[in-house]
Amino acid sequence: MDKNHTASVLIDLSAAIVSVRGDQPVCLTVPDVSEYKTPGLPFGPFYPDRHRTMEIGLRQWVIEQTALDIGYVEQLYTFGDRGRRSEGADNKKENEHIVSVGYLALSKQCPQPNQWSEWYKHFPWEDWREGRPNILNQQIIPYLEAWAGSDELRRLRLQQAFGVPDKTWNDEFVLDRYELMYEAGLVWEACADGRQKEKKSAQNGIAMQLDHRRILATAMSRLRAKLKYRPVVFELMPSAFTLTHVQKTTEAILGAVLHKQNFRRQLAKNELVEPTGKMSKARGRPAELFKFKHDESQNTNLSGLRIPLGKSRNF
Amino acid sequence: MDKNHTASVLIDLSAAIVSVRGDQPVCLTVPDVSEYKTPGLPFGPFYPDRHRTMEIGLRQWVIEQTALDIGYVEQLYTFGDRGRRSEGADNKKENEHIVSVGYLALSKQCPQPNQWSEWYKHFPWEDWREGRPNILNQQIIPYLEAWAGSDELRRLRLQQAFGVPDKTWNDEFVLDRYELMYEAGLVWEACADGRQKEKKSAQNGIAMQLDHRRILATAMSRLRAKLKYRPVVFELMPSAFTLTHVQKTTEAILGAVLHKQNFRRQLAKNELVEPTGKMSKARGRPAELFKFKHDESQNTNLSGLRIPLGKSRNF
DNA sequence: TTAATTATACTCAATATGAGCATAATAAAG
DNA sequence: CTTTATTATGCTCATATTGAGTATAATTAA
Repeated sequence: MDKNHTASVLIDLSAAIVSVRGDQPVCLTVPDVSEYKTPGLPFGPFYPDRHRTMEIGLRQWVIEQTALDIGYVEQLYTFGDRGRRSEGADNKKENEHIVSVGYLALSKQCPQPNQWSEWYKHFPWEDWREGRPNILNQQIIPYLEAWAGSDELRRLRLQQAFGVPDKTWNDEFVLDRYELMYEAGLVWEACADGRQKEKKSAQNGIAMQLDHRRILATAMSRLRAKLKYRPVVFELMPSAFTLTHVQKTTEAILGAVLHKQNFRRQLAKNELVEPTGKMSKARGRPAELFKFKHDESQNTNLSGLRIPLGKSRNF
Repeated sequence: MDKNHTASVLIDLSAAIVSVRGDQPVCLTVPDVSEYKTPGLPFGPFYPDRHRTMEIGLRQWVIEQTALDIGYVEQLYTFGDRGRRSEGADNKKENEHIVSVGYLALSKQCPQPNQWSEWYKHFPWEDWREGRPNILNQQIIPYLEAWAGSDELRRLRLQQAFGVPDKTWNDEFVLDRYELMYEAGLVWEACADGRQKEKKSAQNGIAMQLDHRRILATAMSRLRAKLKYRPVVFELMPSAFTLTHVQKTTEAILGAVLHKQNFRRQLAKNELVEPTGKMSKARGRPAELFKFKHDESQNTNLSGLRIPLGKSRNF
């Protein structure tokens, strides 16, 4: 083992607390204090002698600070290069290294609207519900093509992540796409970290503090993936809901529209919901209200819900 | 934010370095030094001022200490309650809290056989290739049933994890099963942590140091799951191999036998391998030697390989 | 009464999956 | 040299799942 090296670090527990408001996925943010107006994810320190596990520590400060009822919590990733600000400005003591453990949490409600920030304002290229986002062809892809040049590896990564020119778009590769844009200097955070001085990154979504947009991208990737094999949507639903409501919530997270009848068929086959007997009241024909056939245990090891993504959707 | 609490911790990077020897998955272990003869996973400290990311730090000490060529590396989970030894004996200073970040690494070779420990010696209930392991009905299930008693939640978790009595066994729930056995005091580590004094846990697989068996269980869960949607098997294969070899390796990890023809059909459909032109020489009819159609990039975002698990396998 | 809107039932072709049989190519045994 | 054991590989076939519709029902707003 080595000596003469500081191995002592501080641990931040950062949380992407996600909810869905209307047809927009949102996440809780804390207002900015620095000169830039970048919002950040809420986070708190981990006190190992106070909380037995990190998840307990996380739940603690979330309850204290936000008074939110978060049911589902999942550890995402632990970043050792928080903010990647090796060269950048610092507001902490020189030798205090910070490791950030990112968490994904799901909340059914999102009160205080101004504290919640819409996903797709930070990632406008990820919302395909109205078709392929213009920002891709108009901004991102051309820059990335230029950045890749004739570098084979870069071109391949570009194709994998963004599906250009022939491959198809994969909604789960949110993190891959963000990382690629970071490396290419297409997001503001890369400028802040001193990697890129130009401002061609200004338009590509609202930036966040430190590595928070990376954590949010990780959360989006994980949630989109998980949705397809575990019934986590219901962590975002009220106690009674229509099937269309479930679908809209799913579509919001996936950033894609789904085939209505097939979506319902999946719900029915997996026996994830049961009728409440009541009906909703809205414009057209009233819809039946359902509730989640919950598994009594926290253990969400249920069969999950296969998303009928379809072959020729608007990708 | 709070004060009067130590927030400074040391970070250990622990690695489950997995390979397959013959038909047995193995993982690299370090010999025991303490009074018990429990092996442990290799680990090294993380020096944040020396390594920009934790993965770089991990690769560093793995190369230094083991001289192994590990291609694939994936972060598993970060444990704040390492060893869960709040009450237990300690070989570190009192106030030095340790957080362990678990990694999964895959290696094509496994030299020095005595340093590699077979998975299923630590988890004998996870290998279903010869049918349902006897240890389940003879030891584990009866104890767990007794432990659950009439507690509804416990019974449900038992059913989820172990599929008793009517649900089916899910090979990915390795961690869930281990955690349940830990809670029930059925593994030695629970005794060591002071949760359970009896020794009814002696038979249930070889124990490991601290939380290492938990990390290994996490690694198994993740690898078994990943195998089904990403072509990671090939990280464990030599440059040329027969299709049967791929299948045997897959079966070793999954702890289940697969339908040969359907397995090949998947490989063919996903275009994961291409022929080398050469043939293998063994007992029966010679098999064609294939190589992995690698994607040039490290980015293993390929379609992956759907495992034909079958409906009525020997579960 | 009509149009717009939303919900839900049902169909159907294409594809994927689980399970198996049939045949081919080799080494070892007799 | 023939047989047998052994492994590889080609092919079939019923069933299940999926993608993509059409048809119809029950409401509100005009």
